[in-house]
Amino acid sequence: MSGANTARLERLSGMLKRRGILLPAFEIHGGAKGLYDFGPVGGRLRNRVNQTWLNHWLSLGNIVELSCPTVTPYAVLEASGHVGEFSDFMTMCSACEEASRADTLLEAFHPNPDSLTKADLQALLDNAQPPCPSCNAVEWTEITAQNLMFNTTIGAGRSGRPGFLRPETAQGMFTSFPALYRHNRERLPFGAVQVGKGYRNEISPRQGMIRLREFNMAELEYFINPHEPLKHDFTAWDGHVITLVADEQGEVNMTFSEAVEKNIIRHETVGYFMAKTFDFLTKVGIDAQRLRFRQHEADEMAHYATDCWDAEIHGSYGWIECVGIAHRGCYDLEAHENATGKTLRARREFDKPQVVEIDGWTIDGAKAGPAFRALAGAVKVAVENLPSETHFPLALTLETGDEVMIEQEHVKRDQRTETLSGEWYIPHVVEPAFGIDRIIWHILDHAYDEVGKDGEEYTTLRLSDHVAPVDYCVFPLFEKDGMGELAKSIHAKLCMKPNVVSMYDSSGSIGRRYARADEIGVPRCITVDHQSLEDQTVTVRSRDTGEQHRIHIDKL
RNA sequence: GCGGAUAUGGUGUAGUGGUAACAUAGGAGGUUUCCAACCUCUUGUCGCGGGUUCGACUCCCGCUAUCCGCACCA
Repeated sequence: MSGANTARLERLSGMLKRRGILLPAFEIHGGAKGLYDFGPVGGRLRNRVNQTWLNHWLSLGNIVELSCPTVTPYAVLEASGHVGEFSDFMTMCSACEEASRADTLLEAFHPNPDSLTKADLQALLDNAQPPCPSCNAVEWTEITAQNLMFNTTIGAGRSGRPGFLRPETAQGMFTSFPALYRHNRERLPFGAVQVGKGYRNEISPRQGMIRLREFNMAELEYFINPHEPLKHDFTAWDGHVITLVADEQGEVNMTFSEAVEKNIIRHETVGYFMAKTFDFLTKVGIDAQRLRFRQHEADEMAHYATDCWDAEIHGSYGWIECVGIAHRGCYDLEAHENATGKTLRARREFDKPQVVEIDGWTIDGAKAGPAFRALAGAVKVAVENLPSETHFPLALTLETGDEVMIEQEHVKRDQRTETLSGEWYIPHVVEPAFGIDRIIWHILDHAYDEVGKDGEEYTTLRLSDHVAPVDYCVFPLFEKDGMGELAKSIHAKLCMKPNVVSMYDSSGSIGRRYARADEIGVPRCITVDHQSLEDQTVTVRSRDTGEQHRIHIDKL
């Protein structure tokens, strides 16, 4: 980062604190790392970003909003793979007390040590004896698991169950799949969105809002039928040339249509959500010139994903990943199915019913039951797998390892025709996941405009109307002759309107008040002057142009 | 987690072993016919804990936080 950038970043951070937008949390108690307050102005900004995000997706028509708990039982996150994935196995050097990740130490000794269990890692460490990267000693302590999730206990005393604060909102939406499926009349595609808090106990949070321990996230899970790929129309975006950093081609500039045609974007629905993400980010004020999409390399991608792109935004900290758009396949639903035995599937009907001829053997329960007793179940499975030309008696080795003799009387022919009208499948999921704090940071970064005005630094926050925390400031030119009263009544009227925030300010010169309003990005200021008292008109000043026009109070 | 630097009103800074200053911001009043003007008055500060000392914002130790490297992480 250059010196000029650092200085700008410091002025920006100072302004955000001074104006009540972003502040270190719990500061009077000394603060807490990785935790931030959205202040009296920032709280409203965050809310507007969240609301804009929700509206953006709900407008698609087949998306519903969920709100799931942040406190999550151990089993849920074990099934999703977070207990394993979010654990780092650490070991400490007894000589210099430097902690290291065991899998990193063992990279030279195993093709993929990250995949090993704790016991295997320990065995490999004992065998390989890698030297400490800090001091070259070989004195490793026993491996311990360090989890990046916040632990908690659900319930008290002996009835308490282990749990975590969720590291993402997604799992609640996957575990709600049966309710979502029912709600959507059992027809795909449909989606669920959730805006909420996530928690990661980062070892070392850095860079202000970029890595937090408690963060705001917004995720969409879009459930699709893999047998019927969706067609999307990208012509609406043909006017925009997008910067794509592709896995194979490197940086290319083209429209979404072209990228999908050329199979650079490998999955059309992933491409569709990239385009919709582009719309959202530019709507809330991200500069399109400082936005790009970067494709995950094959080895960077989670093993279940078929295509994965990050939206990266350039700001004071360089290019930062702010949105991840991933095709997650059926991984999550399947994982929860496997862990619970519950069905998380959708039904699809075949175009033509499939007719299956069954010609084989099954057991005669009345004879085989008493004969094989506890083994009868395993015998049934084995017999039903036998070809129709099998002759009995027959000696069989069961899956249990037991050997049995099957007599003719134990079995009977099974000859029938089954008609299958459809099948149950596990839906695939395309997941756009938004880091709201990172996006808000870049909205502020991109909107923060400093100009020399009359030899002085003058700062304006050029926020989009969608997210500006305050819609109007109402000023009396002077607080006398009734101008103050009229301005207050206009302010009160504006505050009554739904979803409108107005501020009244009468202290300092008019120029100072405009400057204060500009600094928190108020798009329009309304000023009551002498003429207002005569003809009930006021001036409306636009933040970005400074231009004023006069309109009647009733038209506000 | 390791190493280095830092911590003074809301913000940006000065300064000292004897209880703190400047600028700016904020409040009240005055003035002013629209973009941080001016005048008067005014509010508010040494990150937390311990030690040394008659006395600590200042020196020492610990903690916490911030910034920069390294490591870690999406």
